[in-house]
Amino acid sequence: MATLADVARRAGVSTATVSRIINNSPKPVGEDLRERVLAAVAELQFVPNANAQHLARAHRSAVGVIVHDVSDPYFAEITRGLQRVATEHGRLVIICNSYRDPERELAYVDLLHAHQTAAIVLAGSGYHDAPVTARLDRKLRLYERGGGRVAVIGRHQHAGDAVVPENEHGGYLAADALYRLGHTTIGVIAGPRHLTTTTDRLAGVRRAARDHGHRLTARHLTYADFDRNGGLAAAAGLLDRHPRLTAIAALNDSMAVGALACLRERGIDVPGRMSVIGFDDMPISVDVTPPLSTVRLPLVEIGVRAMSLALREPAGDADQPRVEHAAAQLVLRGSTAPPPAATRSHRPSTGRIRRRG
Amino acid sequence: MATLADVARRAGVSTATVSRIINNSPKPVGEDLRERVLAAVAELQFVPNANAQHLARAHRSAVGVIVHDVSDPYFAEITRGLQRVATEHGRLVIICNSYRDPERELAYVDLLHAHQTAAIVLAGSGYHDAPVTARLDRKLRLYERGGGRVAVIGRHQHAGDAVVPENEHGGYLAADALYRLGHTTIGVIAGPRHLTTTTDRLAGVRRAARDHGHRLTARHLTYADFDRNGGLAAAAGLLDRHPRLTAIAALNDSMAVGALACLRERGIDVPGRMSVIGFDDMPISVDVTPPLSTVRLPLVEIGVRAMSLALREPAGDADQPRVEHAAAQLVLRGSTAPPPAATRSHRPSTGRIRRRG
DNA sequence: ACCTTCCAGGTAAGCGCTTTCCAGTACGGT
DNA sequence: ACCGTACTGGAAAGCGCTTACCTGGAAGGT
Repeated sequence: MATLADVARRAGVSTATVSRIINNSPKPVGEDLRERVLAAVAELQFVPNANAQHLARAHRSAVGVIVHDVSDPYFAEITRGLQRVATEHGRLVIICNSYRDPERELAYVDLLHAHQTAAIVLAGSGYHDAPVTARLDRKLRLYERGGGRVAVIGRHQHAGDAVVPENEHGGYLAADALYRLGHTTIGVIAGPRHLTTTTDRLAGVRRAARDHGHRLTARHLTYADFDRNGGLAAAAGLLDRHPRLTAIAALNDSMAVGALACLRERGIDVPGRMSVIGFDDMPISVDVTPPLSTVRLPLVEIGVRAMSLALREPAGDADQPRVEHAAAQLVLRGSTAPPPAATRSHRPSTGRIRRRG
Repeated sequence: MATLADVARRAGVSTATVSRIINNSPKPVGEDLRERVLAAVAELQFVPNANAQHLARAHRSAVGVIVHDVSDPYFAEITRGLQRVATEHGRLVIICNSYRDPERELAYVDLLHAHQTAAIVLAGSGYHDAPVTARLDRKLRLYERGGGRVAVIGRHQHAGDAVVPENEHGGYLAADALYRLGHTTIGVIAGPRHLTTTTDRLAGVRRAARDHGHRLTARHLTYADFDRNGGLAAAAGLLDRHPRLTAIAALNDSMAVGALACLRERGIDVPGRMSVIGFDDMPISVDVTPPLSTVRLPLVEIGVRAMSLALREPAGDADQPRVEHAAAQLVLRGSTAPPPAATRSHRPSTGRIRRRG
């Protein structure tokens, strides 16, 4: 591997000159030398050692992103937004998958810290686990004190700037839509119990139930893995325990797709006999049958905003992190309808989209 | 930011000792010192500077991955496989999205080279662009000469080990299945013209046509973006130009899903009036309606094998890169059937999966 | 003709770590 | 009591780059 010194020797100049030319520093360099050096760089196919560069200069360039799993459409979309902004700023993005393992998440924060990344974006639900949360928070603060920038997505409990999706409100919108259609008992497929996203969204569902004079009992609630197969299994369980259900709310679209698959297997018509509503509005939701009613989260935009926060100068008041909210929006498509024998006939507001100020 | 030296000072030892303890080097260190150092590390919340570490020691740790777009399910699956193996080896993965821009791809190779990654995995179609290909190849070779390992996915034309999906054969399988069902003129939605994946798969389709005594004319062929909306637009064009079409082969599943959407919009029954077959078997394919017939590529496995190659010692004979093939496999689901007025009645082999040795 | 100013280019001191080599001590053998 | 050995810990030389500071000489002023 050719080094700076090799290039310098070959061009018959000092390493300082080569460095200046390569980084086209403001310091002027004669045209003849510049040419000689550039020629030497080309001949030797010199590629500067980024580790050495980072060590020598103060400023950081790459940014780290920790998500649960990039191959999950939810994070894929967010990541797309993150990437876009990072690329605009000429930043390399390092993506880390925690696979929802808090320990791995902690390890990755250390890793990104160690790699002197300019910022860490932490996306994905927090955990109901006080010790872990505290440890994570401590690491994040330490990283910030060392000059790193932190932006979190959907985690109120941490240091750093945040963009938080309206999970509670979204949960409300989903359940409210179902009740308004005339459903009286709805089954809920929740995500893993220890995730804050689950409880946030669930809280909204509960509030809607109360508002409509209902109560969400344990029998109508199942916790499942936040993916398609989790939703499929959960729907099966719900149906077995409660054959008269007329609507299912899944707390994300992947699970809703699983529920749809279960219903299809059993020959239960959607939305004729059973309504299904999801959450997130991932891209594929329009292409399943029937197209999935859901609560849209502006996933790409969330990514864009989080990365923008992370790359912008920290707020003057460092102890007052910036918090931005991402609006949840009801999107009614084909998977929801009034219940089969709806006595109360509320006019279904099909296709209408309500936005919350 | 605390440094090694800070820790050493605080513990009253030399930096060498701290370094040994932190990396638990084979060199024995007294228990009392070890405790003092560990205490100092904790108090100072010391996080070693990874750049300095990499500079000081020879060996490389992270591996780089260049894909077109992680949020595309095709790459998401491959990436999942790559990640799994990398994680098993304790390697950090740096994911880079080229968004199918050759220049960006070149830039990323330099970047990963500069960052001294242990290996580069290049996934995704090559380009029909000789100068770009040559430049890329040169960079890759240079990187290899510097001790880096290279593994490519689906690019025969490059240095380094490779795992190549049977694109040509897969194209054959898809078209062959359609012809066997009795279709005589099939429309083909291809990906972008300048991608080798497109031409490879298309070659298979053409071969199947020939074998069945047909010819693929330009009228039945459309080039489109390799995504859902590309497929949707392409299907619309095909249908307009050729209303009597009874089957469409899309060269990836995303486009097939788009075609399905187009057909649904127009009220054309699938598979009653029109068969659709995709390519890749991405996870969502079972959940669209009707479930998509397709050609399966073992995406996760491809990722696993590519990363395994990249992490394994180079072959003894360095100039003879290892090449592994990934078998394409026909998967018939609900989106294919005989044409409406099939005169030649070949028994459809619904649900059957044929594997190629 | 001399001194100042300015500029291109070089010298060398790090950046934070690893690791080789060396020093000092304690021990055992004779 | 002396020497050899073993073993723990430290000193210091880099790893490949950046950059503050310095130098020599040309240009300009009086």
